[in-house]
Amino acid sequence: MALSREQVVETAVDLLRRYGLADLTMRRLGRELGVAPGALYWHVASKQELLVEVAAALLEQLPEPPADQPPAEALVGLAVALREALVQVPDGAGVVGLAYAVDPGSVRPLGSLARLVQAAGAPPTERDAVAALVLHHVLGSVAAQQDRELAGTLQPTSASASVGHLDAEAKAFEVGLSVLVRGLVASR
Amino acid sequence: MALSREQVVETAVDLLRRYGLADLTMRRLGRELGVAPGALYWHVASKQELLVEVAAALLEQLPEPPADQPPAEALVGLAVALREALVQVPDGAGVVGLAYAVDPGSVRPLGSLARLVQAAGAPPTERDAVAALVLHHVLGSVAAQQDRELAGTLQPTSASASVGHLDAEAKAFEVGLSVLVRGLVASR
DNA sequence: ACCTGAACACCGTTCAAGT
DNA sequence: ACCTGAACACCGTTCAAGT
Repeated sequence: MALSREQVVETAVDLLRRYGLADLTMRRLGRELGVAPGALYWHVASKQELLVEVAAALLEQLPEPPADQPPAEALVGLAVALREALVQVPDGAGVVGLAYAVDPGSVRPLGSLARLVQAAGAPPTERDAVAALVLHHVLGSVAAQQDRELAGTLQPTSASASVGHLDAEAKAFEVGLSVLVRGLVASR
Repeated sequence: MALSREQVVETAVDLLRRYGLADLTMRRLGRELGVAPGALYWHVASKQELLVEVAAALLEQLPEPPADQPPAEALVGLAVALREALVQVPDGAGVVGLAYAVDPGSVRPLGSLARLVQAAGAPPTERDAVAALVLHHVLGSVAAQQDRELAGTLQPTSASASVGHLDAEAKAFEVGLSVLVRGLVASR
């Protein structure tokens, strides 16, 4: 049976999850699917377009924030969930960052973030700017943690020390976020 | 005369400023310096190490914030100056982001940011987390603007529309920042 | 419609050998 | 000490030709 675009994207996600962005090459992807590299270009215009699809797939299975929470809490919850989802996948921040750059509209949670930001107290004029700030914080924090993990793999420190700064990065993320939320609530 | 490490870094910065990260290759850099690509590896361990030096060079000529301003204003001023400096150089966010990931200590303004964050009202425990948040916001905003500029180059819209969203990105950056500062001051 | 084979124009990095 | 030449092991993308 012929290859499908969905199959190409799914296998790309799989490759990313298992080996990271450096090993997600068109040639490797072709090998995995049993086709010549050129064949992929019938289903996908470029590697960039493929990566935007991959990012969308990563963001798809994100849990919607429960509607019964106070908005400030729900906002923190969504940001933390987003962060947690992305740290799981190697170079997750890089891939979503690229998609966000190429096509901001493709980063789905931005809409939910904006809604919660406004519900938490921001005037409509600040809505999107603050939502973008939250996303930048998520991507920055994930990138920092992932590249430090990578450094740890290459030059291994003790396991406990490694776990230590994972927690530290997650904790720092929430501290920064809470200061922002304070500002949001204060502007109400 | 023999090549020096400084010369290699300076020429790399020049190449970045003129043509962007995609054209800053070891081979191109060698050509520019009139040496074989392999020669560079006598002065620099890897491309990654070179890029960390390049990022440091970009951040060096950043103006120190004037000491007589109220800290909240100085913080905003420094963040805006940092943003402005980085949008000028193509892929500036990418290069500094990489350096920050590889070696956070190499990103000099982080120290000044942290100092101002604390002076603006943050308790010492929140200091570094909020400084990191500010940096993430700067890098995210710069990356968003630069990749949208790139998209504009490839598929040109009207010049006025382009300028419009540059201003919009800078404006959104400051709005987000001001909400954060509000949270900082509120925690005093 | 979908894919292969082969090419084009590149990469970063290493390393024996030269000066 | 510093650099060349040449290689190794790759890239993304295109495109005539096949089925």
